[in-house]
Amino acid sequence: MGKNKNEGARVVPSQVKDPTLIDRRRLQIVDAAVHLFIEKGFHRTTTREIARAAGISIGLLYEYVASKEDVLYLVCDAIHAEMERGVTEALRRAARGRDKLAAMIREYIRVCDRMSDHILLVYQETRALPDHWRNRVLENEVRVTEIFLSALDDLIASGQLPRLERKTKQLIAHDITVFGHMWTFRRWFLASRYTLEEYIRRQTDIILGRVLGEGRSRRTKEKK
Amino acid sequence: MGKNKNEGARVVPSQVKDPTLIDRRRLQIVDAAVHLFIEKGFHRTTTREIARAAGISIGLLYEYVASKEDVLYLVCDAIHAEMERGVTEALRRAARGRDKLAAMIREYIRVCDRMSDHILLVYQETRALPDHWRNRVLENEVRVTEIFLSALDDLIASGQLPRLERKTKQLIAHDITVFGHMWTFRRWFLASRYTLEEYIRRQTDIILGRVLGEGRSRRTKEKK
DNA sequence: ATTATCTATAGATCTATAGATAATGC
DNA sequence: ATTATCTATAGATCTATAGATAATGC
Repeated sequence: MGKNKNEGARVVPSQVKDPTLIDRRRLQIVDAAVHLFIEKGFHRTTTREIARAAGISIGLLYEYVASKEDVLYLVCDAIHAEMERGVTEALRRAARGRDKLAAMIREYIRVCDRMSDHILLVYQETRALPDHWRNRVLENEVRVTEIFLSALDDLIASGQLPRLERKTKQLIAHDITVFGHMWTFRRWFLASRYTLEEYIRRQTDIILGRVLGEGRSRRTKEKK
Repeated sequence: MGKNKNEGARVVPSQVKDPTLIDRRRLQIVDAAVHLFIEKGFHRTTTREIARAAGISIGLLYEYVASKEDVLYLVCDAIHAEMERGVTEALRRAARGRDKLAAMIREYIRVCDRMSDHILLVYQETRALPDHWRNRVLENEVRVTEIFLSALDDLIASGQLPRLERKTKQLIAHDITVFGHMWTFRRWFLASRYTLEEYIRRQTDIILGRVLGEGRSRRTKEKK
């Protein structure tokens, strides 16, 4: 989590001067906080618990952040950095092979599956952030969707997808993003009824218009 | 909110005997709490604020609920009752006219639009509930989806939709549900770029396989 | 001499209840 | 006599900081 330099590191002020130290300590803090937040939620986790789990004193914690909300922001930021890395990598994997769009969706949803708890955390606790930070988090959220948008553009440019209105592409990109999240926030229902691969295949069929679309592919022919 | 008798009313214990009184007071409590929770979130709302906004003393509040979490459960329950009513009514409206599936989706998403803040609240605060109540809330959540599932079955029975595998129908029902929710939790992005009707039309096209499906309908022919 | 770290705690809340009072119905 | 309601507060936390101490680098 948060191995790469991310926005948060730069914008959250610290009393400590040494940047290397800031990175190292904040990594400890974020790692500790992520687990606690996932387990108990932001509000039920105390700053003392975070400090203890991070292996530092409560006093020191406040040299690296100015408030508990700072910790939450750092956590959200680290999660997004990891998501962005995961998705970028996933799309690279998907780039070889044909039926690229399907491969992209598959790799992406697999990333969501791995990061289930983290995605859920962002959904549930973003609202606890002060305005200016919530906005930053939402910007990061869009960035993932934009990765899909430009991937769609590539596919269209290379003739693998038909030309589409910009707004259509944009909405498809959001739908794909949300289908990944949905696997996490409806997990309690879906996971006991669909395997991950089955979920991926079926949702892909829907995006590709193979389910109710007039021209149905063989691959998804329905049994009665 | 919560005008109808709902589950919560029956399962949350109260010190007060008179059932009519319980209903009336809890209505006050829920109405007050809904607004506070939407505005400040569950954890940042105090029981005193709830009591004050409901026009009763803090002591009396605790005659009608045993804990702050009880209030949250009552709130979630009332929201679901309202959703269920809204959706059932919406589907009735959609039943006349043809292209029923599209009409259903439209009416449903319009309900979501009206109940935006409430839907968001359930998403964000469900986790604060104790286990047995979170489970109840999730059961209610499924109930909305099941309404779509049986509506889909009706359409298939009357030949307005092709026969579909059960799992396909189930997933479509969930997707429709989530597309409604998505309009609320991605509002910060979507609402400034799509009108409600535009969003509805485009998502309907995706569900119906009119966008990337091989047989594209005239209605959604794309401009370059 | 400066920077990083820790201990101890001030000060502010907040939930939930005990015990007193008012309203109701027989 | 019972039920509903209110006032006052016990008891438990929790965030954030002040002030003391240890480590570091010139």
